[in-house]
Amino acid sequence: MGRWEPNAEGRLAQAAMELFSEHGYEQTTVAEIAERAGLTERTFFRHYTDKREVLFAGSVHFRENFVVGVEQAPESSTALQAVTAAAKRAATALDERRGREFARARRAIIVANAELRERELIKLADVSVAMAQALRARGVDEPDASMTAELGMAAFRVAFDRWLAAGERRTLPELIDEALASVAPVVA
Amino acid sequence: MGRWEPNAEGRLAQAAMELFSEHGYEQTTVAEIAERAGLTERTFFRHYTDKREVLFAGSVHFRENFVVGVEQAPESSTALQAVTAAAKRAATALDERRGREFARARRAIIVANAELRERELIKLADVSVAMAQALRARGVDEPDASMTAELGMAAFRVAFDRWLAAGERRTLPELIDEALASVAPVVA
DNA sequence: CTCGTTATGACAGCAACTGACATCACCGTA
DNA sequence: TACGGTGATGTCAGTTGCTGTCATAACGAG
Repeated sequence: MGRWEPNAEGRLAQAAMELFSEHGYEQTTVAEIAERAGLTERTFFRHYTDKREVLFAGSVHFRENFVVGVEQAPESSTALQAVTAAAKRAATALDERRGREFARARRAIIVANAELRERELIKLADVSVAMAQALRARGVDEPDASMTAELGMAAFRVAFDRWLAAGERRTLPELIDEALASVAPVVA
Repeated sequence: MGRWEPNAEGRLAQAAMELFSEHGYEQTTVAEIAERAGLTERTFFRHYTDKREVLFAGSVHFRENFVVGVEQAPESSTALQAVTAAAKRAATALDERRGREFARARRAIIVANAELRERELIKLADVSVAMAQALRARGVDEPDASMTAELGMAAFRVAFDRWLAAGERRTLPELIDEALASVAPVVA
């Protein structure tokens, strides 16, 4: 079938996760990742634009879940209901795809490094921008669209952090509800 | 007075702003910035931890305005009122310190480059974390503290973008009010 | 004037990233 | 079956951000 060993991208991503977990992000060199994957440094940069990106391979899929979630919300839904449904859709997909333990391992790598935290923030900001656009397509005006999207992403961030905390048993959608529920009395 | 030419940091920051505006961020080399400031590349990295940081010199002062704003809000204020007051305090300080035109020039540099956008996002996230802590010190529980802080920062971001849009005449505090006002009906 | 402190310079070096070109494995086709 | 095309990979040289180390210059205190 394959000409060379198949799934070069996946091998690189797995090698990176392993090495980052073992020795930390900064202590791991791109050449080492490529070597473990049986490839060269140059080939790494053909699959990932930079060293950080190897940890964010699923971000496009992640964002699309939010966008589709907003788009597919019933016509009668309010903006916040649509964003909430979108966040839960993405949350469920995240859990089903790799699970809580994988998310925890990946999270440990990211929070330990400022560059990676920056990359994660811009990915989430991209999601917010995309959701705001989807809301405007539903007829929501600015600044409501942006504020609602930001509110949804904030809830997702807060819920996600709690979801990965030690001993937390609740599901991610439940925690999203909790985060959003705490906003109503605050604003009132 | 000064041993060498005074205010090396300020000279570096100004040289950087000029060069970034003239040729763009990526096309400008740290050696070029240092040369224009009459210093060497090595000295640049003694004053700024990396090339990006030269555009974020005032970020500590910026964050402290938010924190102090929350801390000094009247005892009777709600969490959201405290955060709103903090955002307006920071907004006013920002305007008085360098003005809208400077903010526009700096913004143009940042939005043109992904690395700089990432840096800006983590600075704002730091502010949110600091505000959440200030709120907890006021007795606000989680996840309310984090959500309220995030809400305030979202309002600031949205308002800030509008503030710098061409032809916008309203003040930044006014735009913050507008952004926050748009949330209440959404949540209700 | 001397000594200690502090900011800077000079230099070597690593690692991230890029461009240019060669090479290799496969596939379709004559 | 030989041939040529195509896409993924390898090789190599080069730039730049960033760091460690040591030397040097400017100032203040005594």
